[in-house]
Parts: sequence; structure tokens; C-alpha cells
Amino acid sequence: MLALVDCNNFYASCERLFQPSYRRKPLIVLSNNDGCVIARSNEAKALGIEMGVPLFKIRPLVERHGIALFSSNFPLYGDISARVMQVLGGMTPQLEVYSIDEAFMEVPTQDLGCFGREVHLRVRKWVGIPVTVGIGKTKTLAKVASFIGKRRNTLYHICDSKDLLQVPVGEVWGIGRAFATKLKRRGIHTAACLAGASPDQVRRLLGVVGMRTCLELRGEIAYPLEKGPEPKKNIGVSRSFSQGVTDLEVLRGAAAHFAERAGEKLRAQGSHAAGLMVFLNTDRFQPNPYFGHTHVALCTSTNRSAPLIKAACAGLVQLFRHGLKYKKLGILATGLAPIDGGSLFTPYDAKPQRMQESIDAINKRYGRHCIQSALNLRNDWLGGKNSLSNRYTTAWDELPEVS
DNA sequence: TCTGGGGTCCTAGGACCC
DNA sequence: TCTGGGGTCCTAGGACCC
Repeated sequence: MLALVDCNNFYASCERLFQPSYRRKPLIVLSNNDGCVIARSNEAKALGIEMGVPLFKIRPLVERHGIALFSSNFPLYGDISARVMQVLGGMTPQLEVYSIDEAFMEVPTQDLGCFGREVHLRVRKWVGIPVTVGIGKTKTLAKVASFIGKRRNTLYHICDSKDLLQVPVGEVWGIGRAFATKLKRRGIHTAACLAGASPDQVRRLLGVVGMRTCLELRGEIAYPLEKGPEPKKNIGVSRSFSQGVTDLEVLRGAAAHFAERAGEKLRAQGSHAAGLMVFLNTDRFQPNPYFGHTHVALCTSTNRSAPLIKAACAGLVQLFRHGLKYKKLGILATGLAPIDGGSLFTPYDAKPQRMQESIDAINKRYGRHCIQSALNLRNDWLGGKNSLSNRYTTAWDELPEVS
């Protein structure tokens, strides 16, 4: 049997962990630039705040009900997530960390209820975060169980066949808006109905992906538990700007920053990139937006910041058109491959490599961005985070104080 | 005025090879 | 007038996830 452990309203719960006065109060967490809602406490959900709505559309509601606002604080959420996963890792022979707030695990005992309750209690006690445990024969059924558990507000739920009747087909893991529309058009409205359909028919309608979901709902494993974390096949960094940017030099600062960040991510997973895709757009909500993208090949595969920055800036200059007001810039490292020491034909120069290692060592010891590209000094593209909480667990000068 | 960021997988079609 | 068969790799686009 498989369990899905899902942290309830994860980002909202993280904020409450260090500011308990917000318990039982409506609270929302906002995306970059305090733009959209990306997490809501149950009280905020009850007020009708939808996932993903832009803040400006719900301002009146926020003020009327005194809803607490938080800017997103990913250093905090990432650290709390790691603690939750560590606790889960101690309770199962096999854990698959699925996202920042979810993990699948093999249930090592016959007593499913006891296991579900124990997982909830242990995470609650050791980390302080509420989780819902869904148990089923497949990942998709564990997801169904978690859906029911959350709706009934229980600590855990074990999937049984009647549950599928209560789950709208669009709520099934793997069925998004487009698939749900196609299914409903053919009279398939619930998970039970999808499970009852013929897998071949579902395959013709939705392709193999849809068919796998159908099989999983019937109790047949199509997505086994994964062993270790696979290295990422793409690594991207992008940001929207709160104010439109017209100045190439400001964009260059942002491009350098993103390339440096991408380099950090590449080095962290031990990969090289062969190229860099650069994206530049104007406001997508205005008429005739500009969407530019270009690919820049790197002379040799690398994960060092300097050549990545150079490539990012080269791509940017290609895409830049005078007189436009840009709202978003992004880069994507492509052609990722593990570092293998290079081949006979790749030129290898140890010096820049050693320099990168030294920079990383200094930054690790004295703080991120202690040494960085001078281009990064131009950071006026950075948007505001008006309601940012402290990094309670990852920054010495922001630790909680007890008086 | 204000609208997130970071991923995955599958499929179809074109280029190219023998 | 007749115009093969089989394979790989790459890319773009669409669907999904949190």
C-alpha cells in the first residue's frame, strides 16, 4: 500500500508556525511581487479566495475581513519541508519526495489506520505542521484518499471503492481542465465513472497519460514509487517585474542574476549545460504582447557562472527591442548532462574551474552573493515583498526571540 | 495601477541517415 | 507513368503537476 502525505495549506502553516497568533485567522501567502495568491488558510478559503487570483482583485475582501498577507518566504518553506521529509524518511523503507509539501511512501505495516495516525501525530509533534495522510493501492488512489480526508477534515483516510463516486473527475490527479472537458462531454463525470471506462477507449480519447490514470484508478500501478531523486532535465530561472523595464542595463543585471542562480542549481546537482534559452516578454495582459526567445549555444558544456552570464546577456541583446516595456525575463539551461570529466576532445582548463570552486566556498562561508558578478549590482528590477516574514530557521539574525 | 515560478511527460512532424 | 522502408534525433506545442 502507498501513502500520500500532504501538508495542509503548507505555506500558510509555515507562517503560523512562528506566528501562532494567526491560528484560526484568515491568512494568504502571495507570489513574487506580492502578485497572486499561492496559499490560503482554511479560513481564507472559506471567504471564497481562489487559488491564483491576483491580489488587486480581492483587495476589498482582504480589507473587509482583515485577512493577513504574507509575501512568499521560500528559504523558510524549504527548510520546514526538509524537516517534514526527514521525519517521514524515518517511518518507511521507501520515501519519494514529490514536491515541497507532498511525499509518497510505502506503508510498512498491515495496520493502515495506525500508520496514518502515527504519521500525522509525529509530524505535528516534531515539526509542528499539520498533514493529511491518504492511503491507497496506487498513487492516484492515495491522492483520492487524501482528497476525501481533507474534505472530511480527518488525520488520514484509507481509500475504498465507494470514495470514487464522490470525486468529480476534474479532481483526479492527472486530469486537468482540458481532459475533464473531454471526459464530461462523453458523460464521464466522476472518478468512479473513469475507473469503469475501458482503458483502450480512454487511451484513444486522452492518450497514454490518460489511460495510465484510468488504470491507476482501477488499482493497477502505472506510476511506481521512485527510488532516488533524478537529476533535473531542465533548470530555469525567471521573474516578472512589478514595474515594466525599458532599460537594457537593468535587464542585463537581471539576466546576470538569473544565470548565476542557474549556475548554482547546476552545480548543486552536478550537471553541465550545453546551451541557454533566453526569454523576454512584454505585458501578456496588454494587446499585442512581444514574446521573444532565442537559444545560445555554449562553446563547451559548463556550469560556471561566468560563461552562463555571458551567454544570457548575449541572448538578451538579441531579443531586446528599443521602446518596449518588458515585464518578464527568464533563462532555461538546456542540454543538461552529468559532469563526467569531459572527453578527449573537450578542452579542459582547470583554472576557471578552480576559481568557481573558490567563489562557491567563500559564498558558502560568508553568505550568498558575497562574491558575485558586478552586473548584479544593478538590481533595480527586483520587486517588492511588502509583507515578508523572517527566515526563522535559516538566518542567524532572524531567529525567533523568546522573552 | 496591480496578474508567479518551476517542473514533467507525450506527440506529431521535419530533417537526416542508410 | 512509375517514386521504398525503416530508423534516429530534434523541436514545438500541448497537457499535466505543485
